Amino acid sequence: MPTLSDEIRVLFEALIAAYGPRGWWPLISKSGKDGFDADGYHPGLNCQPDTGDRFEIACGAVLTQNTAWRNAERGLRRLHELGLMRPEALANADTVTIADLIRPAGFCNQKSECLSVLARFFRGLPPGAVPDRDTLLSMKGIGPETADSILLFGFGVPVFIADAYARRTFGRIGLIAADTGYKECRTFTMDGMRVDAGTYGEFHALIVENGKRHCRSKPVCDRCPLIPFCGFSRRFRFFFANRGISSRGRR
DNA sequence: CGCCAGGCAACAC
DNA sequence: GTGTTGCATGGC
Repeated sequence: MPTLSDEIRVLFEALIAAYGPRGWWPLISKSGKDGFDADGYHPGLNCQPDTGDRFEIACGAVLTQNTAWRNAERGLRRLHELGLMRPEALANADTVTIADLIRPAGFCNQKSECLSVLARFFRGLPPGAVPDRDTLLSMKGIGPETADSILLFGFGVPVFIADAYARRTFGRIGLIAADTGYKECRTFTMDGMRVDAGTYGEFHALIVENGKRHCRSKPVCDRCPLIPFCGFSRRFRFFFANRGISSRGRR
């Protein structure tokens, strides 16, 4: 008897077939070096946390909150150019200076405070330690998605990032209700997957890729690789029915 | 011009 | 607990 995981696995396979490995998390400080492309992506490399990269990943996770990655990246590059992409350095910078540097990423006053707190946190983090999720959530400016992004891509903790693209995509397909919140979507997906960090990272990256190309706020369904499964779940169920697989077991 | 982008927190009820 | 609003900037 197939379960939810079969449905999610089909989506994952359709996405990986369409786009291939994405190579997240992008590291602009490594762009152009060691197999990283100009934008900092490294196809085939997912969720392989390196101590020196964790802080940049955390900063990027904050800067991209409700912001296009293009603009978050500008902030990251400016921090990197001034040698501030290290906890010890950024912890000593004042928030006004940081705010000015990350201005292109938007919400610069709130995000500069958050980056400053993050810098001090990472500076004091013992080598090999993995942050507690609740500790991350207790920091102003770090919510569930940012915490999960840091844990997954920075520390290899296997969690699913139920971001706006994931909720929108799953909602349109019909896997979850349209108004499902972060926590419920996260639980729903992890209950059905139970995979390692690399796979969760790849899935998230693929969902974002498809979200940017097709499952936008205003959907661009033409040539979307998920069309066979989409349409308020009807075609999705039909697909499984044709394969002799029941779609029961969801929820 | 208006809407959107890989959220979050503070506040109202 | 849920619903609403401000937060800033750049691309289209």
